[in-house]
Amino acid sequence: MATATRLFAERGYDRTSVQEIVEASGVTKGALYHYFGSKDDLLHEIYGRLLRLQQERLDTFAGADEPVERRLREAAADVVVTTIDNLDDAMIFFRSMHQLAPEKQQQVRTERRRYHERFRALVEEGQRDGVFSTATPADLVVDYHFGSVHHLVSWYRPDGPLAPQEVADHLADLLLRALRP
Amino acid sequence: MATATRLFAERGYDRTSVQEIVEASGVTKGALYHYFGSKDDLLHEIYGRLLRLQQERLDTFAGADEPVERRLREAAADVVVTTIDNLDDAMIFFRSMHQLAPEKQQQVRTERRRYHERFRALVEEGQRDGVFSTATPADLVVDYHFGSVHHLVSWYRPDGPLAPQEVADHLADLLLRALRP
Amino acid sequence: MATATRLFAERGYDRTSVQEIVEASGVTKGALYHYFGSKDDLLHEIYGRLLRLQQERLDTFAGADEPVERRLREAAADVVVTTIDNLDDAMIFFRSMHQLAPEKQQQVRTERRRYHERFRALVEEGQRDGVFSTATPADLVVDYHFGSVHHLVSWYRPDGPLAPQEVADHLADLLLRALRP
Amino acid sequence: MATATRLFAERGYDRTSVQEIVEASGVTKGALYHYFGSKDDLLHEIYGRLLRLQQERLDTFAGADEPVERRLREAAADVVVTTIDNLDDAMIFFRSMHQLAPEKQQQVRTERRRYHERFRALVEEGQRDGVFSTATPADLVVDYHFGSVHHLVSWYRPDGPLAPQEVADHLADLLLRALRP
DNA sequence: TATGAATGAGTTTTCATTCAT
DNA sequence: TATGAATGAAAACTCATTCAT
Repeated sequence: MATATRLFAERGYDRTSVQEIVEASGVTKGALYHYFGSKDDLLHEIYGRLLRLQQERLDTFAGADEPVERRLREAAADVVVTTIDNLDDAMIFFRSMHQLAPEKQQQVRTERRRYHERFRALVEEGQRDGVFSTATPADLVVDYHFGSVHHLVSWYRPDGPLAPQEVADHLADLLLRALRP
Repeated sequence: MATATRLFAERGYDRTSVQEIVEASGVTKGALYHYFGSKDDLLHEIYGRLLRLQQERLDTFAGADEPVERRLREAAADVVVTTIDNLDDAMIFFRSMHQLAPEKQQQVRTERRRYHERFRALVEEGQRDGVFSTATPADLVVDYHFGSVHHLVSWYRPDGPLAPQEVADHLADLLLRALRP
Repeated sequence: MATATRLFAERGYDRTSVQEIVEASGVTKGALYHYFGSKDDLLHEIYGRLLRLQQERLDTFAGADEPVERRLREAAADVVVTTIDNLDDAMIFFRSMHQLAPEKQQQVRTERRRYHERFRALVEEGQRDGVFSTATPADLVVDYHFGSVHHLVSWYRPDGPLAPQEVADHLADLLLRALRP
Repeated sequence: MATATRLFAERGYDRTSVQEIVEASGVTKGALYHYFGSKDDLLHEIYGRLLRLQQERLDTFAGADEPVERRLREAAADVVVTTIDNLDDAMIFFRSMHQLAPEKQQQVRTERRRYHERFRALVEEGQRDGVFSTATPADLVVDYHFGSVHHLVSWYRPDGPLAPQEVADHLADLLLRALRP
């Protein structure tokens, strides 16, 4: 899985052959197929790993006993840090999801939606409480933020000038500022 | 090109075979290769089309004789509308750019950077003039906004509740609100 | 024809496409096919050119009014010089003859045999006259010499240490020495 | 390999498609590519087989404990017999070597040179010892002889009048006679 | 006399997956 | 639990030649 992750991130899912994965990881083709039903399964596992991680963290942050602004800010920043910390997984996620078989794709989308909705609930809560502006529909606000998270894989470089937490703080800050009433 | 655009958007670049393109468009393989040197060229042409269009529009909006807030807002909204109006091109762009041959990819990236820089200059101008907050580096602001633009191809549906211009107004609004000092 | 000759010599007949020939020579495909019926025809023309040249020169040398040792020596040396002077043609001849269409190949072989026989006649004449050894059948003697001529294209380099005439003298000398009774 | 050898000899390397090889040998394309990395590899293997065989035999003959005339004569005759015995391999060698990929071609050429040099050393030894004429440079002598060996594939027919050993004796004889001081 | 777009069969190679061992 | 040889369909691309203009 580690090898597959690296290769998928480097050259893309379709551009990585099973042959290359087994060669790079020193196992045989038979062994790989003994543990994974298909190349698709490998991809699916990678998704599952990231999805579970992020869902879990979001649940923690969103359910904390703190004011909603703070909970949203922390959740918004955390997803940035987590994404950067798992940049390969994230890159594969954002670039190769549509290469998954339809039924698995549907499943991932469903889990993704749950994640989106938990996040949206936070925004709506703040809007109801009057601490966030209602100028923009909550759905759009969430897509706005996640757009910037997905975009990280296109520009963030570990050796760049900004540490993950700095980027996270800036992006969360932008979100919160945009939501000021 | 129209057929290729549609198919690339539908199933992805790697998943679309030249055979499928020629069958769907009613030309022969030989004819296609008479006009395009490679499958890659086809992709490159699609990129060129979108890049030229967006660069041109940005230049117009950014160079207008208006206050910087207004110029940024209009540019930010326009790229949203243009992206939605060319959703297939945009989807191909954001999903398949890394499948382009290295040298062509570099070329696209260079043009893309020019675009990014023109946009950033607007933000910096507003920051210098004191109309935009300097809390966030301009670069990050631009990536924040373009994140949401790229993300459009993942969620925007022409038959959804929001018209392109509405989405554009909302997203530009979020940007401008985030930049309030 | 000049371009085709160069390209065929450089990369071989099968490896040279008609497209490359027309591009390198600045004519169009239509024009080429206006003057040559097929790619094969081009090759055949190149052969004809060399065959006619060599046959003509052999006839001159073999028919001269001189002792047979001298006529053979001069003919043997001349074919070496002529081959070196037309190294591209010769290379194509020796390497690509079997890529010619069967009927044309037969025709070339027939002309080649005539050439071989004229040369053999010289050897036989000398053997009858007692100036050449009869230890080796004349046919084999001719093949021995032409082997070394064909081989020139594999090792002779115009910028090497030996001038064409020097090589020719050495090879003719070897032949004549081998034929000493 | 046997099928490929036959087909390459019959119609040339470029004229033989992988499809034809697998059909004629009753294996699948996938199986062929499981064992050979490319069509080129197949050719390279054929070369290697012949090169190893001839180098080994030359080493044996040249290193024998006999007078140099005898060692040269036997080596010269043996390469003829070996070439005739492996006429398909030899034909492919002499006709298709330049169709090999550049790096592999270089490798073959290097091994070929080693062979040439061992042979030349014999000639030089005889020249130093005064048993061979020094009229012709040893290099040229070697090329003279190998020309006739290469040429065998152009004229020798197993059903012709001369047995391999007879041809070998005649050609070795011609060489030795040419070298008489 | 010349153009160059178009053809369609052909090329080599790759690939995910299977299965006897 | 693991091997690795084998499959067969599909991939991108090439090519000599034709033909309407």
